Amino acid sequence: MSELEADATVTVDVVLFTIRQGRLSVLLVERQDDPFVGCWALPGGPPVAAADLDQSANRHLEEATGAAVSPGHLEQLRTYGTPDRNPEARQISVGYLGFMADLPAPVTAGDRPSARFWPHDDFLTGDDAPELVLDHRQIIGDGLERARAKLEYTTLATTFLEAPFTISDLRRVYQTVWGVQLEPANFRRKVVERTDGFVEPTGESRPTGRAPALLYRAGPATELTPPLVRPDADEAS
Amino acid sequence: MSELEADATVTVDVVLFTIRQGRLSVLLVERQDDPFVGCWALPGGPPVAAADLDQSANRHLEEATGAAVSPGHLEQLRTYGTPDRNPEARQISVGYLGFMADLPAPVTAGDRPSARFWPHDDFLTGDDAPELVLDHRQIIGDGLERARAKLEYTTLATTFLEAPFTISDLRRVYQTVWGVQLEPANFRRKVVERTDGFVEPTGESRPTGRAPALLYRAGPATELTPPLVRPDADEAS
DNA sequence: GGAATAGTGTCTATGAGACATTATTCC
DNA sequence: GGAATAATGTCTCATAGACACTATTCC
Repeated sequence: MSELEADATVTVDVVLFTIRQGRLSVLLVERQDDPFVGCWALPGGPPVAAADLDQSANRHLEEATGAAVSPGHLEQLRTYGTPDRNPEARQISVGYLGFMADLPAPVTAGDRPSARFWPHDDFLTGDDAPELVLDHRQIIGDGLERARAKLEYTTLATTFLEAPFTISDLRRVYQTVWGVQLEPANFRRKVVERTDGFVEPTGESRPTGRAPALLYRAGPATELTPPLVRPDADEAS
Repeated sequence: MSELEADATVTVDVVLFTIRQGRLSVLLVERQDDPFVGCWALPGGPPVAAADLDQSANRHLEEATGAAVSPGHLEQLRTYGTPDRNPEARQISVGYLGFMADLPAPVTAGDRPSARFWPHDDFLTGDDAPELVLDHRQIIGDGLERARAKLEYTTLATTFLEAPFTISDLRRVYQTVWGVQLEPANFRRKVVERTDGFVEPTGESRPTGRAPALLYRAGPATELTPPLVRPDADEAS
């Protein structure tokens, strides 16, 4: 065989989604050094010695935010290795995808002013969209698509929420990630009655400004069979 | 951060499935050199310079079989990077998953006596199961699980067949990969009537020893909505 | 009372699964 | 004729989706 590259540089990069103020948002870090100064990038870095790739992804998240974030779910997304994705050297990036509940305070605290959650729509269409490093915009797009698909056939939507939560909270997670409106009545039935172990009632209820809502926590189920099918997007909020 | 490993060794390894004589089989290569002499391994090797990872996977398949195989489908599976998966050095493997139609002749031809398809059941339970290198048995297991899932919601089962094929041929692909029996009547209806573009009739039919069967080729559809749901495995053949 | 949200009830259309039936071929 | 397979017909049950309705709270 022709020319081989056994010693490419490897990095682990994380797409961490959360929902802030009703908007799907992704954690980015402003580059202070390297090339790309001032550009924004996914949190990440080389594999940590004696740690597997999942652990390395977690470590880089802690590193980037001063341990302010801890994902409720983290999975491998895919690996990016186009020869010219980094013009300087062959670089292979193992992408990760994470979900977490919204934080009470911004991540941008104290000694880490460079990490923040960006609403996802902003850097699709916005004018003040940050400039992203390498193919990180592509990776985020792939992460979003995976997230949307996973909500269909897993119970992972609950990892966007802190327990206890209401069925409406859970429905709003679906609506935000999918960008659609869902019928409250049918959604409730699907989640509560037709899918054992998706959520379990706490017995409490929460005043919501209108009618009080029953509270739930995540159940033991991990898969949704049959799945919760995503309607054709109508791009509602 | 503590210790980082920027220069891990990278390889691309391929799980290539086909169906031979009614059995799901995977392509393996006998190691002639290195450590692991005499062990069997997935075909693969380092990324090819100036080629992306998909192309590298294809190149290693050609290399291993003298261009005898060409997958009808090839996709990235996942990346393996546990620190101790290769005791000699940190090695990160990007796994690929491929499907192809059965070959008329064995792969083991001429100057490549070291590559062959192994029936999958053999190295799960068999006594003459080959010894596999590193975590390749795990990678094959992950590939099988992915393959089973993909048949549910994509049209990729046709990539196990040469056109034209009968609906029974297609059903046997599902039965072999899933390890279950399917109701012929309902399967036919699902494939032919309820999923536009899965298969399209050629107009011909083939004598099968019994009643003649209508012939089809793969259609333009790539996804199955709603999916073809896999029954609980009863481990039939 | 009016508006908004939580939760329940009910109807319809679709499709999966079970199984019967007919047609065709080889023995 | 008998066995095996291809293809079609028919019935039932589960459920997604649409929508009406009641209950509760804040204004």
